[in-house]
Amino acid sequence: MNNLNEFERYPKTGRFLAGRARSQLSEAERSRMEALVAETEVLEHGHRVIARGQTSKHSTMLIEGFMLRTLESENRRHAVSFHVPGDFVDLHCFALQRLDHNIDCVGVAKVGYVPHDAIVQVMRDDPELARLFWFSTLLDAAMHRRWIMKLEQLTAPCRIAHIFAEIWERLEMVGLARTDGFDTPLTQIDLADMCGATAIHVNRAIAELRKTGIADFRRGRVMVSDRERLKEYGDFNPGYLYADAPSVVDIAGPPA
Amino acid sequence: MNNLNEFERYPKTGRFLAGRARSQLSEAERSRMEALVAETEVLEHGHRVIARGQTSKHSTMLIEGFMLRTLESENRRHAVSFHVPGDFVDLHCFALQRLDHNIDCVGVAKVGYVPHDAIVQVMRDDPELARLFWFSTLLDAAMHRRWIMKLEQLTAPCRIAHIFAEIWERLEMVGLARTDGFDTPLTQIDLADMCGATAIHVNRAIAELRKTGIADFRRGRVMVSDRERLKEYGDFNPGYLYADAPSVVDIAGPPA
DNA sequence: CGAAAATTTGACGACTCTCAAGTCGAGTGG
DNA sequence: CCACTCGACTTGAGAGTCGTCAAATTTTCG
Repeated sequence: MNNLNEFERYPKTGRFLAGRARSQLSEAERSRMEALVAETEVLEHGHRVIARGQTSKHSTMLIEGFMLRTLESENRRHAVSFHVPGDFVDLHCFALQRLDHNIDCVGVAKVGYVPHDAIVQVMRDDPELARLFWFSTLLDAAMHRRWIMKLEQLTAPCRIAHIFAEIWERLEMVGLARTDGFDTPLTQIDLADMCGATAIHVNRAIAELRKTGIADFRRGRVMVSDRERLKEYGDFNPGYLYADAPSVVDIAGPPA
Repeated sequence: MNNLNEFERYPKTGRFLAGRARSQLSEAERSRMEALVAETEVLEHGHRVIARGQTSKHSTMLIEGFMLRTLESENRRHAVSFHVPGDFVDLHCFALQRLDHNIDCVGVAKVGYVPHDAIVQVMRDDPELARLFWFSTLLDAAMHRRWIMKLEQLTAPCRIAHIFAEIWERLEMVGLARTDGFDTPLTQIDLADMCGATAIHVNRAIAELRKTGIADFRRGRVMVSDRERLKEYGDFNPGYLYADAPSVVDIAGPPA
């Protein structure tokens, strides 16, 4: 899986489903996919790609950067999931028409837009590609489910470890991780929104991870010396990410 | 919207997306949908419709009864969502191939099976119906998102109120609610699995709802005297259920 | 009627929130 | 180059929610 090459050949969509069902796409389909992106744009930090209740005539491919899917309650922002390059972040807007949540940039992001008319065409004449589009929207649901479970099961430090492990895994699938960790534009406040805790408590949780040597988080740079230990601490089992090559853990049984 | 009539004409699929996008289906599509169900079956309480990691050649329409979508951790069962009649409970299995979670009956359930081959045919020659299938799987994701938010935002009594309000709303959409509440096969233990609390704490939360007169739950029967008060207490805004007729609240703005 | 499951109650401790300060780091203007 | 400012990060104390352990009571059903 040479991500670099793939991303050179398909600079706008080369990371779409990389490490997952992308291997099922023929070269013709990859080209077609790349051609779907009508135009690209660079968005600034904090830009709201789509707001709750809004309809849209196109969907957005995240090419570079980081985004959060958010809901707002009276006094707080809740991040229900995050997105990395290669994610078709609001493809579900095509089927849902209006969205029940917002999608916000964290840091600068580069995106490409795919007109919904073009997706209709794909549904008409390439059921296989259409099925993969469908698949990609269901990955979000699987991540939501896992997160519901982790919210109920884990304390704050373990939740953070789980989030770190997931970001790392997903960045790795699209060729954007380091061997000793990864970089994100996330602040501790963003992490608080992601794990349903206050920023103060998240700060203490991060301090705990630092103290125990499980992970170090400073200004968006996550450093991990023992990846297995991080995974174990966060009870992270990647099966729900539907990667192509199941890890050893998964081969033993169904995805955990 | 005469659910009764619809359910007489389409006894197996008449509740599919009732109150939501069902209105977009032509009579021909409703007939076709009904014909997709190859065979029906009655399942006993506790039956596992599909287990984590399993693949399947068909998907399951819930015709009568109640189901939970569950994940299991070391010592606990987590119910990440529930299903009422008319839900195509494991349609996403078609696009995902293997599932990341289980689907379990609560009480006796009647189901119908739709072969995946038949769904492939629908994708080929009825993109509109296919799009509604896609839509129906995304409703689950929207409910997951809302639940993540509520887990982070609400205390146990409020979570229970939210769950009650959602079950009531969804049963109503398929014509199965009473005017003063609804009936379910759920136990307090199931509710605990659904709201991420222990059965003991759920019991105290229910006692609280009973004491304040917001809701009374006894042996699966939920009685509510003031529905608006229940909704307010559980901070329930139904926009995320994508009902056809937005409530007054929703008209003012995007779905809450 | 008896057994199993579901529900209820009480005491204590752990996790997390709120309120209140205080420190550190990057970018700006003098 | 330095003072300033704003946001992000850090620390401490007290209160509330919820989990655990232990046990009693009620309901269901064979």
